[in-house]
Amino acid sequence: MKECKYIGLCSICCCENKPSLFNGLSEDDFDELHSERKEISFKPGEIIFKQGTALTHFACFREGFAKIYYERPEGSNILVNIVGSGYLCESMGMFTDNIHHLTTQALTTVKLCLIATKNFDALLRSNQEMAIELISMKNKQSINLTTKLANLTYKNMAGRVADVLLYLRNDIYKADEFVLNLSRQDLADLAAMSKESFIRTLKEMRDAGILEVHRDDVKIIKLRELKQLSAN
Amino acid sequence: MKECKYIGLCSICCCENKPSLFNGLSEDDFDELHSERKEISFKPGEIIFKQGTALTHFACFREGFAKIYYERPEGSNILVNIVGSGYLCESMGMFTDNIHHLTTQALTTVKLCLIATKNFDALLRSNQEMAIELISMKNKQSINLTTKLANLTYKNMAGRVADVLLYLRNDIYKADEFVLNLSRQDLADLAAMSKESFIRTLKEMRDAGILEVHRDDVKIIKLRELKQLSAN
DNA sequence: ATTAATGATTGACATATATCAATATATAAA
DNA sequence: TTTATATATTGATATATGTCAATCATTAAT
Repeated sequence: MKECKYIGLCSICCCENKPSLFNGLSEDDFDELHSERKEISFKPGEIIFKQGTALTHFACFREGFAKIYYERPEGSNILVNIVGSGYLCESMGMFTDNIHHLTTQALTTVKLCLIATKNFDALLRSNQEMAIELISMKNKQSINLTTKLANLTYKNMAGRVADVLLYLRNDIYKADEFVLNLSRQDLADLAAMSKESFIRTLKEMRDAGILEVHRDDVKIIKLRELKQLSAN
Repeated sequence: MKECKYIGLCSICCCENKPSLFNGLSEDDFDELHSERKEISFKPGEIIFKQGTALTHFACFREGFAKIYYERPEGSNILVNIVGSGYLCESMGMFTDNIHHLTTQALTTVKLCLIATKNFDALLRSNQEMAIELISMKNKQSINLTTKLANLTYKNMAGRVADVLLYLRNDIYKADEFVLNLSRQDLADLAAMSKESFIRTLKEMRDAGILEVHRDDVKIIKLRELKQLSAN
């Protein structure tokens, strides 16, 4: 890793998890943004952004994991994704209605920086590279949402549970063996099913020797078969 | 309507359905874009953009309706939305992988303008207003996708059918009585269910006096009850 | 150590929804 | 007009999934 004057301060630096959004910024612009930030720490379970409230700052994740979910009026949630270091969170409110459209809640201890949207607005207006990077980011998110929509509405339970496990393996824990920091209800919300059904399907996979599961410890044994289930 | 030199030429003019995206453009920039456009006409059933192919142009809808859907490997489709005059279509490929991630197919005769993405790129880089408008557009689409995801995964059939009818009433035909230019399969794809189930649920609503339906003619009689069904 | 509280697991059961097959209706072709 | 073709509708049936209640495991509190 190259030497960096921001080290230890914040993830919006020149280091590993710098969001690509900041790539095109001049050093002056970046320093300005950096100096305006507020570093905050959240404990597990704490709400970072609440759906329906005003969007005044966006969050830039430094450490830890959070879940992002849509709260339905009837109480059931749909868990949209799990996010960690490098993620930029604005809950789709930017340049629309300045309202958070999703709730973000800490799963582990979370450290992040808050940057006022008004600081960001000004910068965005003077910096085309950043605007284009943001459009790119938004389009990628839309592509994800669309495939999620198709998978959740058309796949059977086994396929949806397999998708959740593959998502955790590939995108979150990046290993075949991991310790969950999500409840069974969270996992069910991610697969759009009841927690009982999720547990039952998980058990079937365990019985088939595809996984080892004990409470929060998960180990994927037969990746090929898991992928097979995901593909139907 | 104010006088306009573009009248009769193309929807990306100063008239009614000018996409908000073009609001911030200078007259010179706009004329440039306008002169580079290609006006094309499609017949009902024709594919305008095919999922998986290269994104070289984006489309600006002038007249008629098209359906936009995601094609699943197994053959089932999920119909994302119906679009008409003023809609700007780039299938989420812009600034990502330059691939169409959705298929767009004409439902009626469709007239639209094609604008090369490279012309657009250059303009976007020099025009902050347009970039911000595009981000706004993208965020609105994401909000839509998220509520659709929640509704399609958690509502029962009656609720989903009611949602489809309300969508057609409010956003597409803008009237309580309309003639569909969608097949029953299309409607089912919009509600994420089988066409038989859609037909049966529709029949129940007809029997309950909420609607009058005969083939493609639909009339909403009891709007209040339809909204009630949508809310569960 | 005992109790309480929370989340996970299992079982029994009801039901919403898909599937398959048959028929009807409308549209196009001859 | 008659036939062919596509789409819509209805019916019977199977099954995937949710719901409710009971039990178990784990952690926190006293």
